[in-house]
Amino acid sequence: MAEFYKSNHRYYLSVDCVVLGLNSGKLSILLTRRAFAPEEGKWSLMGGFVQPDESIDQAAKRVLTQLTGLSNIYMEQVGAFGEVDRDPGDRVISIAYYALINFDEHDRRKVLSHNACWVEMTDMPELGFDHPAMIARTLEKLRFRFVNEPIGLKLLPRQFTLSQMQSLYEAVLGHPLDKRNFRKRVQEATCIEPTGEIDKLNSKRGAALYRFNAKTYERDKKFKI
Amino acid sequence: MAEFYKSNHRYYLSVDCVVLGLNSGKLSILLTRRAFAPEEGKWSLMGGFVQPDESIDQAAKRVLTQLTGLSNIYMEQVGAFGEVDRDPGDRVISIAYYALINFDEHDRRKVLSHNACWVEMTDMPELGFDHPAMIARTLEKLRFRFVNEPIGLKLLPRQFTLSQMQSLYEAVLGHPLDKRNFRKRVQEATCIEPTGEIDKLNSKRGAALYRFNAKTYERDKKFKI
DNA sequence: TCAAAAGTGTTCAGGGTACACCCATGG
DNA sequence: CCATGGGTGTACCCTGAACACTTTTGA
Repeated sequence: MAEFYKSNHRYYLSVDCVVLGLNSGKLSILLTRRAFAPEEGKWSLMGGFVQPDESIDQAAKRVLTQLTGLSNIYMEQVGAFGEVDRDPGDRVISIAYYALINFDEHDRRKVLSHNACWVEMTDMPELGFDHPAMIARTLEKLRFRFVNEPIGLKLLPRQFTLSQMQSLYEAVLGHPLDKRNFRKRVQEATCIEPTGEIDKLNSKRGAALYRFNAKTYERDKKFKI
Repeated sequence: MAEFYKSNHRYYLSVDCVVLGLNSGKLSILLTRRAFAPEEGKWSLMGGFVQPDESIDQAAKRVLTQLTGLSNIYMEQVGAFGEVDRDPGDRVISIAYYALINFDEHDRRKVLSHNACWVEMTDMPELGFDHPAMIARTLEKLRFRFVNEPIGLKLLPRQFTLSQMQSLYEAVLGHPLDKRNFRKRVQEATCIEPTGEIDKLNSKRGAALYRFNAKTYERDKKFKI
């Protein structure tokens, strides 16, 4: 069946992951310094080759689970990158994904053992391949989704203060937000509810802690920052 | 160099194109009835295999040029589709693109010779593979872009009436628009200018013809429907 | 007592939406 | 003369943006 397929070329196929997390309140990305050619010594995104028994989505999830120890990671496809010479080693087509990681819950030893480390987004080193374009397209998508869907909360701890949330939004959107307007929007988003607890670590006065209620979100679908 | 790549599998790689055009004022899609397995007899999108010397974008453009005789087609990547069993013939990863065609200028004989035909979007037959998902994602993207960028004009003739334009927007957005509000927005979009000519074919009174001015758009970047 | 972050309402302008009638002409 | 599509302006509402001071408490 499908004998004529055999007359066509086949290609290496990889996934590259733009892995984002909040490290000490700073939006950070998981990068690795390549230990071998091509692009040896340069920083790059975390990637892996697609295996025959897995879909491309599954390949991305596998890479992320191996790297962080987490399952159920929020991921979205960014797009396919297929310039002829994008990989100087050989022709490889890569599908980019972004992932939003709960930093507190991930396995730091796994990250280290993969030769990866967290780098603040504001302090990005030079990257190899077409990885800068993958990151740029990720941020475009994120900016849109962040204001329309509560996916930003995937980056925050289970309980978070509104200041933490606001500074995350400012980091992703790339500009400062008005505090009162921000809080007004959050109040209107019924899925973000106070836990009753107070965080005393980051301020003298203490700040109310909030959590995301997925059930309420499913019911109301109300979220707009 | 990159010897370790060789331990990995390689995959067939195709592009599938969601080709849209306005056939007699109706938003239509270019489909082909498959003459061979897999999915023989079913309708499907126009596609082709990626060649070793071309990027995935170039592959999509090549397929479209062969099919329509047009170069400089407006295309955008929709995304990669890579379920293991998405193609019952063999494992094929496909990158979907959409294309907006100026119906009047395309080569109908080429289309016919590729066994393709234009089908109204409101009258979509059952499609094979994961092509329905490709079309659905195309429409999501289109709805967003149509209101923020003047890409809808790629589908219209060089000169068009505001009624033609409005009915195109209604077809893509999936709901009726208010005529006065629509025309107000068009007037604010300086890049859409009257030609001074009158179309007498579609109405007794005659309707003013407009054209898109790319230079004005580059200057003002003003377009919001 | 003061530094540092938390918390809180109102006003205003502009954009979006709703809405109904006259016009020109071919048949 | 009438059916058909072309063309036009206004009122209201609501959302988004700007803006400053008080509270709490640890050091």
